[in-house]
Amino acid sequence: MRTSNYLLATTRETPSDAVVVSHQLMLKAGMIRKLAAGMYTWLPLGLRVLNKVSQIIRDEMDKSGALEVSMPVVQPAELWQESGRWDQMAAELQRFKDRHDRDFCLGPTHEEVITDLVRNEISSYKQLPINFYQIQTKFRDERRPRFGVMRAREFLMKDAYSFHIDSESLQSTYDLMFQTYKKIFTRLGFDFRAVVADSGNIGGNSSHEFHVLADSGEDHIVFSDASEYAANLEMASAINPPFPAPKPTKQLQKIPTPGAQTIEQVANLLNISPSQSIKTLVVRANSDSPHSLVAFLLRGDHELNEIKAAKIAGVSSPLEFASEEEIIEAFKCKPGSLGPVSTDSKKIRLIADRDAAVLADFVCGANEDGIHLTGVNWGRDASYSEIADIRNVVEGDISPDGKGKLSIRRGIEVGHIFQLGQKYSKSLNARVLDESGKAVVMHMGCYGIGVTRIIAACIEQCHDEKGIIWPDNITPFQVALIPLNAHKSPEVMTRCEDLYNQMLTAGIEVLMDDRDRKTTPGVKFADMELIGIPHRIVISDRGLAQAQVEYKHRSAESPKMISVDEVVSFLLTNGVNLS
RNA sequence: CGGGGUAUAGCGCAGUCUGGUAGCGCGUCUGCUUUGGGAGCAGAAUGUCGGGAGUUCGAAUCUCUCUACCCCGACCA
Repeated sequence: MRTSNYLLATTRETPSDAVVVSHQLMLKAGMIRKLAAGMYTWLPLGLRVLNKVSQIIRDEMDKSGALEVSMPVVQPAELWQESGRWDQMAAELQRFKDRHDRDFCLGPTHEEVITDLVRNEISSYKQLPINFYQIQTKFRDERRPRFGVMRAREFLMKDAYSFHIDSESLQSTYDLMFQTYKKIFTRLGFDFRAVVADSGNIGGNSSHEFHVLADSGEDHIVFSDASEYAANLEMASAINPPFPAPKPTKQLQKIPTPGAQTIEQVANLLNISPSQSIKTLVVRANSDSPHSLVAFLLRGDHELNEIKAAKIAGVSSPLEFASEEEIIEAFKCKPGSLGPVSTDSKKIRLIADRDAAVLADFVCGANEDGIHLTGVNWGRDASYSEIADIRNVVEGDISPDGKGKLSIRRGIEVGHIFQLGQKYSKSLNARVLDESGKAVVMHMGCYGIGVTRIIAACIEQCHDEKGIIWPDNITPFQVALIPLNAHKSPEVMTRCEDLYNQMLTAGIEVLMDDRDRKTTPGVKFADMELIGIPHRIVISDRGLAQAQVEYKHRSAESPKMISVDEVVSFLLTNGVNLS
């Protein structure tokens, strides 16, 4: 490709609405342009990368035996009503009507459509297992799109759905997909981790997420420093501390704490560590629970894990915090002075975190405005009805497998695999005949990869102050070919055209900067560095005098000279991939 | 959904307080010069000042309203 025939839409200034580096560089390099919040046009340069990433994924999926299909973006409401998700899903599901006033939605995912297809096409256990995938546009009306294509509303996703006669077969395809994902992310050059995950509102049992490690990631992932344990923070269990609580040494005391509402304020006022206090967080119970409210008791320095909490039977799910009015009605005081002492246990269910349950001589609210209690002890002064693991783990906690300590890092979720079990096949009645001729409900797995997000994640991992540094596998072009002073030197131009043709013949993707004489060398270098082309060849009179050209890798400190005759063979032995 | 902010040329911004001819840098176009790190000189084009309504002799500027976009929060005891 010649720059004179291409759209090199680089900008010098950083667009003001981009805050993360991948978003900034994708805009500056001319890969994408925003159309509306969370919706982007892919320019030629960006699309080349997108297509390469897609091709790697397609290649590995094909190797795994999965079959590619393509399902509609627009989906009829009936299917979603049948699965129950038309009502379950919130505003993320973009709904609309056609001219006949029939309800439709834009597909945020395709479980319903694929299950509908399979229940019509597959009728015998002999056709199983089978795994279908597509690489296709999804639309989710995110509450807050941000970071460019990292969290967009319209995005490209690879989604796969497998169907099985039983859970053993599902497990085996799940394992195969796990390995396939590892291959894909390795080929993409990622520093990634597979972690145990929550299956969220997709539903189902076992689930793993694949995260690219990056400080700009929105997720927190937890590892052990001494074992294979890795989990999403949402899922990481806190280990059971030694039980029971130490013996009381202090007497219960009432202390006025006017104006002190938060744990931090109370701890400062009383000159104690927040870890010596208990905070009380009040949420709604679900409608069929005998209680109206549930109070969670946590050590002052710990955070409630909403995913764990919402999984407890009888608790609202997703978690709904109680309003101030509800709290005042139940506790007879405002939030800020709540505690587990003389609480109405008929109305309020008290659930203590494991670590809160082993505190002694602690501080908590007195259920009177502006008053806290010190020297509080379980049994003697206060009580809970049950103990559960409801907190987020923190850096330095013992790993749940007992091996090593946990550390927490940020990750970008680029893949997620689930064992759905029979959730959708049951609601959509997808059955096959088994060996005995009996109709049985199929088991399902689903496997997603955020294709557009992968590109942002890659840039987060591979860039410097000058721009992007593409890995050879997904770079839009392999080689940048830059002639210097070409308008004055017929020799440079001839050699350059010759090398350009040699590279094309060899199957190397080359971008030759043949922009006119007004474009100075600095501009050409800066553009090629910004868009991140990994290999650069510069042709000048200076080098040609020795029958040499200059080669520099994008991430190398300094260039080196190579013979004009050996350019193509040099490139092919130094990482350049053939298209 | 709650809070905050922004909207002026392709991009980045000033001008708004205190109403009076629409500005700057980069980019774009033309000509000449220049060519190993975002060139120099000379000239040129480009605006519904986000939309609507109002106040005023006069509105980018003041008032009301709508919209779009961005950021923060959604852990509060």
